[in-house]
Amino acid sequence: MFDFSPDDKKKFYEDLENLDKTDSEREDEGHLESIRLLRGSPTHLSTSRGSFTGRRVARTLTAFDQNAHRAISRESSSRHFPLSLIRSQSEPQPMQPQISLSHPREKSVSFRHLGLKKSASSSSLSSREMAPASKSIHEKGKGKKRSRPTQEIQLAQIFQGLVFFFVPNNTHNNARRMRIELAQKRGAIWAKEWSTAQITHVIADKDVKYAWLLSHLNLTEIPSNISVVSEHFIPDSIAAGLQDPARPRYRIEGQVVQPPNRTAVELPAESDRSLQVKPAKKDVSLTGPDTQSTVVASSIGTAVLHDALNDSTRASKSNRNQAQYNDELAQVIKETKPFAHLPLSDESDDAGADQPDDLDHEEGPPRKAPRLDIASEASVDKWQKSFQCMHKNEGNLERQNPNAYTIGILSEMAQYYDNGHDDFRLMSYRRAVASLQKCDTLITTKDQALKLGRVGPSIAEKIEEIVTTKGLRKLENAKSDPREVAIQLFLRVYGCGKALAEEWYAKGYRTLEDLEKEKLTSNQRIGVDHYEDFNTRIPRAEVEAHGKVVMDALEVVAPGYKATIMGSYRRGTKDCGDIDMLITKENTAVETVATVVFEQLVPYLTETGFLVASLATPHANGGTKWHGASLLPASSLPSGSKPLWRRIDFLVVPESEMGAALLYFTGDDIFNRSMRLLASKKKMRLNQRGLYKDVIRGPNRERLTEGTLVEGKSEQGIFEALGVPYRPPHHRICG
DNA sequence: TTAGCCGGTTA
DNA sequence: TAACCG
DNA sequence: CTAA
Ligand SMILES: O=c1ccn([C@H]2C[C@H](O)[C@@H](COP(=O)(O)OP(=O)(O)OP(=O)(O)O)O2)c(=O)[nH]1
Ligand SMILES: [Mg+2]
Repeated sequence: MFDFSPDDKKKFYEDLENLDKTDSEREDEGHLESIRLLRGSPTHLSTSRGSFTGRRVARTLTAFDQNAHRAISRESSSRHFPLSLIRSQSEPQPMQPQISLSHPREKSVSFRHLGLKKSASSSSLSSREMAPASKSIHEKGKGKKRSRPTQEIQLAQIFQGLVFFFVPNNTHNNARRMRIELAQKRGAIWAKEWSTAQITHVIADKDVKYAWLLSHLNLTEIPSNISVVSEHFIPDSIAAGLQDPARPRYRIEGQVVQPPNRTAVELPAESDRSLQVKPAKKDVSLTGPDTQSTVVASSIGTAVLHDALNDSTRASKSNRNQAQYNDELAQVIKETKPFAHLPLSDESDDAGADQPDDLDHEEGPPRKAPRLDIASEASVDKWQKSFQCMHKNEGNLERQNPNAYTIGILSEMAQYYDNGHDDFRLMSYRRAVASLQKCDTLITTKDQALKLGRVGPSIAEKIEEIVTTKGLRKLENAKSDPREVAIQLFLRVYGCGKALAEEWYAKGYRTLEDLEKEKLTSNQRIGVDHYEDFNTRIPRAEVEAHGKVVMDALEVVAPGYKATIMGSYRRGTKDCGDIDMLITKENTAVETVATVVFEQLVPYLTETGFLVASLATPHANGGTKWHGASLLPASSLPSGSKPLWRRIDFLVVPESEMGAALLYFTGDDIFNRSMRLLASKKKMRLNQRGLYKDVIRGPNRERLTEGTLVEGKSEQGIFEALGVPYRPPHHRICG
């Protein structure tokens, strides 16, 4: 009765084996010398408060400036589908949608071991080993640290061969994350990108409306071979066997009821064209009108065939199952989140938060025409004001800020959104903190906070909570959530981002030592080995010392070359995350400067013992940057103290691009993004090399033409050309 | 309801 | 190409 | 999370 492909079967047994092993047994190779993470000398991990900067905010989406984008014109007809899921037909397609029966299985399934994560968007099912799902997740107060692995693998693979797409398709919400993980554990594949060809089910959150879903997916219609179901589908199926997607219970709001016999093959003409071939998705046409009826297994394993439109017979029973399941899920959630209220990312928690979540839709309604001729100063002024870069962002660096405590807490809070959760929120927190920083009166109430600007209802409330209760519940929750703690830990290893951190967590890793079981990339290796060093901020004076070493070396190796310390140092912060150096020489081509720097300076400093690791070396034609690590000579320090490994970056710049490079390399990142967005609103483009005009952009603000250079040499010139009053470096602290 | 910088390197 | 970094 |  089971329909396993050979691959699946093989994997199943591999998983079985893995699950029985203990961690130590599983260790692939006898990584002999266990790397000592804690060095002899006591270094402190100073998560410096005042000048908080998170890890770099994640790329795609980030919050900041207001939208002047209403002004930008757009193609409303744009239709983009991520192609990443498209695969060649030759690859095995593990799909047997309609027929899978649930295994007969234990009544009481353990939900404890979540965390297996199939790499869904990667094409092959069998690709990755599954981790030992042997760690219990949260054992708040309960004695059992480790559950018995063997009994936990008896999960019926009821979703085997099914490909789920969730809406929203992320794990920001704990309940949804739970559903996704549960589904995966039972054989489902989580499609991270939309793919008409592969996805079998769309699982929508209960509050998602059908119309919103369509626009979210950029579809006019859901292909008939894909079932749209509400979130209940997952728990129900787990509790009572694979459910019929057509049940009214799984209908989402605003969904039209499909007639029982529809022609199966119609695919959305438009959307699929770009996706060319697809492995003719399990002949939907062959299954005919019965496509939507499905075999449903009762909880004792007896299969019953139900007519799609007639599920009344089963109603009461599945309700019971449903209830039972809900209990189980509720329990999981409770175990996972000891403080179920105020979870780190709960959609219902925060004001107007993320129903639509992130996710780049294409466009909604067609935009109004641009109307921004740069000439019309008056009108320009208005919308421009909303950009951060238009304002003085003085740090209030010196004197003690009355809001220091609040700032500290909020900054800490922001850390937890760093990469892991919402990049939007992270940016908002940073901006709010910056607002507080330049405020010199103590903020105690919501209303005061709201007046600051860049502080909205949500953070305002938190500020009030902080000053009145001296704490922030949400932060305490995060801190006491082992998942958050572990993810945060991993995110701080250089070379580990959100994806890997979650993968590691899912594999049961909780400490840096656990990572020794993993094959790390060379950069990650360094990141782990020098975890503490890299996460320790660098006092200004030490930054200068590193800078001096480089400058002195240049004197020797390449006289006439000039090095300048950039980044947070140039902004005047009292400590820095790394050392950023710009290297240039007058009247000299970049290629020349680059050659000298990368083939002479770097090797020289490496021999000296100053440069101790290289993390990224120029690769592209005209590569201009080098990332690595440096170490001050012990002789230069007070005796007894050991130098720390520091992150150091070189950027090679020709004279003609000095202005843009200064601008870029001075930051901060939020300021830069603000400037760049402003540029794009003016049909221009700003990068580390210059400001360009007449840039043509496509649908997603995607750049279609390079544009022509306006200014690159003078930093001030760029401000002028953009119509932004010049801001000295210390006024560019926006986050 | 919507959008949120831009580019280079690694594997 | 996706993930990561600045 | 924020501002438009
Ligand atoms: O996403 C980013 C990251 C960095 N930068 C620029 C601005 C930043 O100032 C400079 C150097 O980056 P770094 O990560 O060193 O930031 P920093 O401002 O120097 O702060 P830190 O003290 O953490 O080094 O690169 C951006 O434009 N966008
Ligand atoms: Mg820096």
